[in-house]
Amino acid sequence: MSVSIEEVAKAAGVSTATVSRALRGLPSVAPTTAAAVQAAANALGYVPSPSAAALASGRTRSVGLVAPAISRWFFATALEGAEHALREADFDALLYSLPDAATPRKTFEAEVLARRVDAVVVASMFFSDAEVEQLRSLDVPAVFISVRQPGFPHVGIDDEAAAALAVAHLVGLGHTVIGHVSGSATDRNPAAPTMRRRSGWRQAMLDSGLAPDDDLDSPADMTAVGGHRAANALLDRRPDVTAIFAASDETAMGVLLALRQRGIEPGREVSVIGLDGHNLGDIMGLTTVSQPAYRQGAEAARLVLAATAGQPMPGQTLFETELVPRTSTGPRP
Amino acid sequence: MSVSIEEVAKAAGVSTATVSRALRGLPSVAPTTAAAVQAAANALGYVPSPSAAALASGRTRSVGLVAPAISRWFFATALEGAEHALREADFDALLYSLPDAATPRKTFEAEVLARRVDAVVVASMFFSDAEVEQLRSLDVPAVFISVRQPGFPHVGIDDEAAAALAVAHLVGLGHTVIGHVSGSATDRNPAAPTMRRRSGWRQAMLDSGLAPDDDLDSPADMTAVGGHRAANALLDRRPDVTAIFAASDETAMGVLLALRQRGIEPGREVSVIGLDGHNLGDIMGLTTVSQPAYRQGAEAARLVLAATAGQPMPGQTLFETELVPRTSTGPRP
DNA sequence: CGTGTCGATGCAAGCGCTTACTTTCCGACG
DNA sequence: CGTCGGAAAGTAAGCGCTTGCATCGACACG
Repeated sequence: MSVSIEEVAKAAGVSTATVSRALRGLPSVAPTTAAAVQAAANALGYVPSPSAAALASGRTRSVGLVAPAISRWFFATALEGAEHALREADFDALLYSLPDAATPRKTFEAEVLARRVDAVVVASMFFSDAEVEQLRSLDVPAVFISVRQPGFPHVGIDDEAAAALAVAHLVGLGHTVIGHVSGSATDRNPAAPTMRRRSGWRQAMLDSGLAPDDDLDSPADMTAVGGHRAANALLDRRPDVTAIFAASDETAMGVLLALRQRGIEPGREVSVIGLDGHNLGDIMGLTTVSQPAYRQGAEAARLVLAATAGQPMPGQTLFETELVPRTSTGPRP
Repeated sequence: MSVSIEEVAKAAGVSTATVSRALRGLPSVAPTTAAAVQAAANALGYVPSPSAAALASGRTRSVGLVAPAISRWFFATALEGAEHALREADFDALLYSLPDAATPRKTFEAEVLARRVDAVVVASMFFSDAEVEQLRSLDVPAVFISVRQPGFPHVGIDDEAAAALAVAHLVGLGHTVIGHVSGSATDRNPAAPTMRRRSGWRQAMLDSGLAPDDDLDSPADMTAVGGHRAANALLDRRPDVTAIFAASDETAMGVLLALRQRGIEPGREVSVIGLDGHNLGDIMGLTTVSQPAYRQGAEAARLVLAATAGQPMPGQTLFETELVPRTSTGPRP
């Protein structure tokens, strides 16, 4: 049905080997021959078979993109960046989205990626030892975005510094009782970005001579609903807070809601700052420390791509974060 | 390096043909043989090569997922649904995310999917004739989510009815001057969901004896920023509006912001209703007509899967929508 | 007891490429 | 003018499966 390399070879008057080499731009083909092959391929509408190429070469030219709940802003954006970077390099993106973390997630079966990807990009997740073992047994380059997985390269931000930036902003506004809506109580993995942000908050408080009291720290899952709940708990416990640093923008949005429901105006009576750079933050007037999610995804993809080409991967690639002041923060009343 | 079907065959004392058949659960294998093969495969840790299988069978067991800006709620959620449905059927999901609509999008090159997918799911987009032609030339089943592409099966909602539902809600609250923040002025494709929502608004207004004046219709791209801008234009033009129906939740959020910035309280002085069921709608108190994005994605995937198995696809699969009243709508002042 | 039937299995020919290894063809060099 | 060294191209052996067709028994039937 569809044209094969053989027909192109015939049309161009060369062997299939030469067609293969010419079309892939290998050096050992005379320019005139290459041009002729190209012309023949175009004329016939030739499209190489990835399966055949993969089988013959052992390389699939595709990479696995693993992420939980891709509907969450950070993951969606990072994936988009990764996908574009892959596309640019002429690689395919194989999507593997874990079931929502809400439902007890069945373990990631790295096996489904076996033999079908040349590399893997994992976005923010906690991997069990068994899962890591599986991933490793795939024997392909892998990089983790956001979460730090020992033994794997990491792309992300300096979460502690980002948290410190947020706290510094609040301190600069005169706040002294600064609450924190942190990562889920169930994910006490110190390598998790949320836990690093939490310790960043603690340290920054101490560095400013303030007290990061335990009851100022209110854990939430990283959703708006979770942030809402955590903020309510925090406000009940500590009515004296005048500022809240939420570990993500989505939780910060939940915090904003909780304040409004209590008739507290964000930015005047209580300041709120998030961390992410969520695209809806602007609309909600949410002050935040933004991180480049898209670029992190793209960079992760480029790294594994380079790794498949034999280049070594840097153990860590950090991106800068930036304070984006909006109306949800203001001077202490 | 990794074990092939041949080694399994040897270990099980059968031919590779039998191993192939046994592992795929084909009927013509004796149960005892099948069990022996399974055992041997497990013992050896055998994982079949998708490339080889694809090359030999002509079927890739993967489907292309095409969407613009996957970071937008509807697409991300629909993709997630599709991915899970595919995974369940043991198919791979090949992600193809178009560059953001903001940047002049380079045309979709269906060619990159040639020979590598058994089917395609396209989420809400406008395809040029050339692009449709390319897609068709792939010669695989394809279904469109959300947008109605002539000649292709469609999964979505009854956009006009959904819009009518929104308008009816507002009318029921006593509103008579109901504005509409509609789809982008540049996408005047009548098959686009936004355009159908727009005509749904017009018709519902007429049916209620109200006037869908042209200056009540304010076009926006489907983002929060676009909604913000469009709402401002609308409010300037028609200070008498007491209710606004936005074509998507993200635009509705922009509308909410515009109101707040003008000191107008949503739900009291001016009511706002969106359409989507965005997960942040709850947090923002946004009344909406919700649609099941996840299920639409999953259903689309199941449809093309069935189509690859030879089953005919229904031309249209519509999902129900539901009014979700929250605080952004209230009786006319 | 010969034969037809049918379920279970094996044989082997590909599927459409890549690539190690050869061959061919020239120009350069002694 | 014979040789040698490369660049350019060809040869052909796979890569690891799937599947049409052939084979082989076992069993039922006349």
